[in-house]
Amino acid sequence: MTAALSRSVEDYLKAIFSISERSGGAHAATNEIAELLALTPASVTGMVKKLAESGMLEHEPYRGVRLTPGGEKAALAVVRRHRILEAYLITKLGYDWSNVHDEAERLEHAVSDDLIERMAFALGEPKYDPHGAPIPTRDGTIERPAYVALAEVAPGSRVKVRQVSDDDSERLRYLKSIGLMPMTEVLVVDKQPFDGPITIRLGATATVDRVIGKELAACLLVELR
Amino acid sequence: MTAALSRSVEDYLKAIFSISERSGGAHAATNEIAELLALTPASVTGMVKKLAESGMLEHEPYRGVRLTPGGEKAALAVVRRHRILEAYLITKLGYDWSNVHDEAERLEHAVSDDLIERMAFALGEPKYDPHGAPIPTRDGTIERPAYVALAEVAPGSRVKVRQVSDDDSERLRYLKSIGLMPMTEVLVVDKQPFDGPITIRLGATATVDRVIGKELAACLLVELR
DNA sequence: CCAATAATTTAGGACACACTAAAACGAGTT
DNA sequence: AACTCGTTTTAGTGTGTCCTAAATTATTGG
Repeated sequence: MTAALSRSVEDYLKAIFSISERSGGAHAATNEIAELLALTPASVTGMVKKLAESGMLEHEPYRGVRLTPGGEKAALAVVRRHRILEAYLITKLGYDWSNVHDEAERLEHAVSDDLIERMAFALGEPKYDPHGAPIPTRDGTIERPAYVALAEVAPGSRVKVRQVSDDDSERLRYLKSIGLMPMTEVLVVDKQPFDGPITIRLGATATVDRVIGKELAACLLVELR
Repeated sequence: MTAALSRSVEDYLKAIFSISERSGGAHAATNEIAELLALTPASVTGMVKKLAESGMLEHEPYRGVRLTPGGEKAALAVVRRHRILEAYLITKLGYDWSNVHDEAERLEHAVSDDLIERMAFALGEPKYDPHGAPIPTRDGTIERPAYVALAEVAPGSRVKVRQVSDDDSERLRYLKSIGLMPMTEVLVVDKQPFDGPITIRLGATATVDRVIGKELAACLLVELR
């Protein structure tokens, strides 16, 4: 197989992948990478140069970075490991929705592909992780569902929550406490302008409305119905 | 808790622990540590100096190294992680006796204590790992069974295999193939002098004798009966 | 079109951990 | 008591990854 990647390299690839996925395939900016990895931009420039030389990504100075097919494949392997781990830890070892992330984050760099496949098998080859994110396949393809951020949905829409960001355990705890999870049905009652709060009604029968802020609404991906 | 230890530091502590355990509490020589970790003695000297400064061990130059109580506790935590992992991977994920070691070796530095305790719980708080080695407790104590190497046993003795070294998958495969595993009953039929081969008879009923070499006999720990 | 601002890169260093080559040490033999 | 040999340590380097401070480039409001 391809030479083993260091922990740092894997983190960079995963970060770049997730940034360019969020932005729909655009270049990832040095700054964004630095913020996501909690490093200084200067450090990122250095590593990016190295990764560009090794063919994992293309770097247009001052413009940003994009993964090559090889780099994307490596990134997807890490993402697969992470998501299978989250699913396994929750399903088989009683981890909670809100605190698997950190454990998976460390383990994803240490587990072998063999172990991941055993976990995937034990889980019945899941297609989505517990936060609703699609799990890349063994051979490096990933489903790209056409979900929309709840923040973008027009008032009056009836939607179903499909995916939730997994990287902030506080947030996850809160979402769980109000019942906003994948598969929850939501009616968008009102949406204030200028990125204002959104009023939603949960489930089919609930009568109580909830108001959620923009930040929260941005990390909930929903399907229109 | 105590500041997290690096991967290298954990490896050193574990190595030193296992050397001084093998030798019954004696000092661990720089050379032995280097060989076990596949490093040069010079590198070991450097790291040992650092660990001595941080209070994990005592270093008498040119004489060797011994873990302090703090260092031993840290070492035992790593050993516990390793052994619980081996047990879990075999029991729950279908790993084989002969190839868990490497996987556990990498994971032991990445898993949290929380995860280890969940695994231990799922396994029913095992006291021994699949190779028969005692698992240190959460609070850092370890059983020290009075086992003897098969190589040391007098001819005519009837013994029971209790523990097998886990660090060579070839060897483990072979031992499994001839049925030499923890709990196997063995009659020592003959023992050639000058570290010569040992003839054994397996089980209570078997009639076929086996001849095994010194290296093999040295890594089988048995209980006299 | 230019200056201010924000993003990015360069330059120079630090830290952890490994290595090689050479010097220092200690123990057993003569 | 001196020599020899294996062990251990010192000295000097290299690699990977990060940092700060300063220089550079792109963008945008005037």
